[in-house]
Amino acid sequence: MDTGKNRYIKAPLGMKDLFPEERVLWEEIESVAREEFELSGYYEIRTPVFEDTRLFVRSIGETSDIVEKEMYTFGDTTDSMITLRPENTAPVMRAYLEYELHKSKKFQKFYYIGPMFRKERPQAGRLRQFHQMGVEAVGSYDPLLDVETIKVATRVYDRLGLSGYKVKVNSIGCEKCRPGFRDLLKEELRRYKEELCELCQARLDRNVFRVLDCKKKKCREICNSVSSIENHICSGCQDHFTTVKKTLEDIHLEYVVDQNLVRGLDYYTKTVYEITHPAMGARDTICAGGRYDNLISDIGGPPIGAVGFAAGIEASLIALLKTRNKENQSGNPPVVLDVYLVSIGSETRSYCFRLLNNLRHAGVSVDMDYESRSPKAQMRMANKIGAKFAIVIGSEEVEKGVIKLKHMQTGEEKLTHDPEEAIRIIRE
RNA sequence: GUGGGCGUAGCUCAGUUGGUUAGAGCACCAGGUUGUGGUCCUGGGGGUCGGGGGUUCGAAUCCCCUCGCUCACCCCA
Repeated sequence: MDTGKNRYIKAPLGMKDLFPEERVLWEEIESVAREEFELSGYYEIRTPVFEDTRLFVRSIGETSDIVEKEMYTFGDTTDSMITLRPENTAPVMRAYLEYELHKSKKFQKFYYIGPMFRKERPQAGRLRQFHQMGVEAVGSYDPLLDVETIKVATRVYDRLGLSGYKVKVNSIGCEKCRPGFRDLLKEELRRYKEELCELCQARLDRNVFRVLDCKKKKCREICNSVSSIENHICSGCQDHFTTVKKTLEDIHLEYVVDQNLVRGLDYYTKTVYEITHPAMGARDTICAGGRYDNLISDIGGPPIGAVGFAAGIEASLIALLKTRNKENQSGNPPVVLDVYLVSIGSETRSYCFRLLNNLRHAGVSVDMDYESRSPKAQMRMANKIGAKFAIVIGSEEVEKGVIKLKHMQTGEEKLTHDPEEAIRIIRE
């Protein structure tokens, strides 16, 4: 283990630390998201980071890459296996069913923010521990909800000041019409089998729909010449999709229909959507979601419709940073202390520590030196951390019982005997 | 799992026909007022040149292996 850049233990591959400076933007994103989610009537649910492995196998699909090779699965003390959640839709539905909400409060709107885990090779905006924020509207088939969730996502981005994102929507049909289209697509694409890339030839059998979003030019051309799903979904799905599109237009939400938009997770039905941003790397999705009317029954519940999305926080952050740099904006300033307490001479330190705690008790944010540094060094620190005031206490001040306040920006110094007065000055 | 690129100070990086004690900027620390910051000046600490092996009189530099990071593929937020 001593072969790395240094000999210290490092964070596991694809896991990142978040230091105070970076946390500022994270908190902005999270708080804006919370506000917008709650503004639309979604309530936070916190589920465990571990779930019974079977939950993901049944919901995401046994043959999906996520289940086959990307899950962190462990045995625990019982004979069941548990898995670090690779996504949070299934856990939320699990909780919904576990408490039998479909019997008491069938229609529910949830949101969540938290870490997810997938054991894949990390790359731009994609980590092994990553974070998602998302909403789930459970218990209704209403297409208005499909639109509402999209709108919630764009509201979050708009309020964060993110520009340049693009909303793509599509309908992938339901359990009635999708199998028929799948067979048709397979049949049509087979005719071009030799011309498809090696990967797509494999996808032909594994998951035909994936051929539709292949990046290779040749494959794209072939896909464009093949029957489009729009004309092959059932009338119910057609109606649903038409309402979705019309409603998007009603509320002036800009979008494009992308016939080649498919989703990787098995549980999606009807509406699927994606928000992309060019600041990302090769994978430009920052938010993705759709309707999943079969998921709840897949995991053993009654047939209940639901729709939702998950937005990648790291991905959104990258997009946001790019946007803001362009506009020459910096993030919010870090935490700023009201006061840095400069103590001169070791004999004043206990006096200063009492003063420090009195100030904190009064709600003044304050810190002091714990390294026995010189007054000059302490002043430098006061300046570096951007404290509004320095309070300078030496033996002279202790003897006279005064507090010496220095305003860091003006350099003006004030003396007072009255601690209340000092607090007033600081609060001005 | 596969492929490309890259590993020199805490950070960003110079350092290629292989040649003395490996550099800069920033950051950090100290001094320039034995009790006062920001600018400025001076000085300082800090590097097994990712690690191991090989070639050579001599390797940060060339070769092999290895580890790590990164981007991309698969897949996905």
